[in-house]
Amino acid sequence: MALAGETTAAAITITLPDGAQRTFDRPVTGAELAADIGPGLAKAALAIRLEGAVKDLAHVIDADAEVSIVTARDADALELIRHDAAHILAEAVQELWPGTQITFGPATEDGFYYDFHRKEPFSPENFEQIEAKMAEIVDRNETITRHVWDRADAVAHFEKAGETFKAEWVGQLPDGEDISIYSQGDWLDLCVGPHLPSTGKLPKAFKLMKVAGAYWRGDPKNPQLQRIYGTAWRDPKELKAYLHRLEEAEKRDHRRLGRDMNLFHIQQEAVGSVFWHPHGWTLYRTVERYMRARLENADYVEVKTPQLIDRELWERSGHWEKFREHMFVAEVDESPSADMADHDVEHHDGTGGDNKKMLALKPMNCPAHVQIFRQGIKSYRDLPLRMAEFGSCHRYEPSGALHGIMRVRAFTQDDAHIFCTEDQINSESKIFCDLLIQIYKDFGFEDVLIKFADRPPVRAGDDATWDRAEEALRQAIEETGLPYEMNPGEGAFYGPKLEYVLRDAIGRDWQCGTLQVDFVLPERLDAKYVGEDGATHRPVMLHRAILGSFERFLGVLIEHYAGRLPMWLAPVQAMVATIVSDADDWATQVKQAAADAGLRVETDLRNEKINYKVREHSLAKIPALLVVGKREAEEGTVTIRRLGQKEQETLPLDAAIAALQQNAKPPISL
RNA sequence: GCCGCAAUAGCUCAGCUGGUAGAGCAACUGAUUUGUAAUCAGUAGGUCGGGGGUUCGAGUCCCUCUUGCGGCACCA
Repeated sequence: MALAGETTAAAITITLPDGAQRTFDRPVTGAELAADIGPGLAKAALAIRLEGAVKDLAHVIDADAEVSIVTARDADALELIRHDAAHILAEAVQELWPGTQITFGPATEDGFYYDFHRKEPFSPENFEQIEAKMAEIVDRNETITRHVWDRADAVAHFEKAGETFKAEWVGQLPDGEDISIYSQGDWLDLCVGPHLPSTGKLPKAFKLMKVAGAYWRGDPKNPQLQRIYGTAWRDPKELKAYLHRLEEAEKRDHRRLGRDMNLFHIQQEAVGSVFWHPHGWTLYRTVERYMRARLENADYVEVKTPQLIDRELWERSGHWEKFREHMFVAEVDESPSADMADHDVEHHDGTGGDNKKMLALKPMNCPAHVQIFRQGIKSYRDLPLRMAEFGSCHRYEPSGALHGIMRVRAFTQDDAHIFCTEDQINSESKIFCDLLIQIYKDFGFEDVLIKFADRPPVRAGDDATWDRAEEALRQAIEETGLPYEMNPGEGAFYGPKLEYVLRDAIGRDWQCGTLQVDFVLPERLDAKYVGEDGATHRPVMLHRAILGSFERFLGVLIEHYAGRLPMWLAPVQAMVATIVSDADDWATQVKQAAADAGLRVETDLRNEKINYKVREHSLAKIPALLVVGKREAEEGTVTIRRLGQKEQETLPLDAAIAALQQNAKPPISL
């Protein structure tokens, strides 16, 4: 190995992150480079980053390059650690249960998983045993080595080993791609890497979390595998912190808060539908009032359309064909029944029997809105027509999809359809984006992920129309200056769409808002208007929602704030709590005055200590506690204690109410 | 829908290898009139999710249905 500064004919120069350069007279591995820099680094080295890409420590650097050494402190280290943890999990499982097939096991955001195929189910009770075996493999410190195999050899190897999934996978790798095999001790797996140099480098800061089913290659038609999830960190302290974070996240779960705050419940006689309690419904109505105010401001008209609509309309709209399995249907027999016939003779039409009618609960509002649009003759002067509805929809969701109030079978969309000309798509989209961002901001969501979903492989409409629609939408989103990413091929079959995604407190992404361009439905349901030229034209429909559904959005909102809603949204904005019963009268007057001022306020006159009341109302997340004791009653004051703050402020009643009104002011007058 | 796990008092949970249910909080009653995150005492409350089976005996073991939870798939 050459010293820095020395040059030879075949020298390679490696530039380190600090700009320092090292020159070698022959290709070197990452490990050799680390050793050359220093023995401490050689020991800590886990991998290298070569021109930005993470590679094994054993990777040979054979040309001038920028290289850095990845150690545990590095951001990239976590992914390496987790990917190795997945492999070590797989080795442990195969050692414990020979005959189990390995398939696939990547690192994830907070950990890793590995999918196995085995007849007998794994259960969480096995975790301790598996973790012990994993620790054993770490202690063995097996060297991890990358090999490149011939494809046929690899297929033969995996078939011989009974690894049919692996064999299938290798067989389907694209031609020309290296068949990269990693071995650790006697165990090996097909994997692109990179990996740690040996199993002993895996910190003992991993934990298996859960076992779940997963389909091979994500397709329900394929066999189901058993997925074991785990988490892995740099050290036990990080692991502990992560587990603590999970506990904290659980505390803001909207299902738990919904019960604790007495907002709603769901019970088994109405699976997927919400029973809103008084406080929850107050929150709901506040959001609804706010939305109504925003829509009125934005020149929307509001409508209300039927829940039950004849199958015939759904057939015309195409929903019966595309959406049938998600629809609740009701069959009614309109012919008089035997015991009714006597009382109902006038309806007896004598046709004898088959008067069955099939109705469906609407899963969407759009066909109904077209019906309103079609009443009377529309002119180009009527466009754009923005038709909004807080539309109650029912969809038969698969049982496994249900989740609190975030994913239900009966929900209300803040739906609207903008009937416009093709030329208006751009401006309407832009206006909509602005409105949506404003509304999200009002609710405290600053970061919104926008996805542009363009034409799917199977679609309606010709390419020229798609070109125009996508271009109009793209221009609109670009003019807003908002960042967005592409979601290729994920558009609706009738048009491209923008998806607006919020991230909740537990890190889950929820798609709430949407904007979809639709050329198909106006055609199918024969919506038309008279243009400037006197001829009949088809309007374009923009389907759009901002909250998505009230149910889901309220769930997101509750989790986002961990129940501590901004005062304008809080179901109970203030609680008047007495210290002594002598203050009851004054407390009642305080409550009345606050209520007269438009505040949502309740009293707590119970014979309990103030400590008890403070605790209880704090846990109930009530933003303001108005404490009145003997002193306040005598002076005509109240003492305000705000949620989460120990400091108190005693004010004359008028001043206190004015202050609360200020805090409770909604973003737009409701 | 699929895989796994679970269901015991209003809530949170205990109940070991089968021997006819227990705690804390909440509720109710009484005492206490209290100054910023749980005052004290007492009382009541459960055909152990539904159905079936094994057993002398089932909360506990088996089957089945329902619902919930975590994933997968689906998705506002």
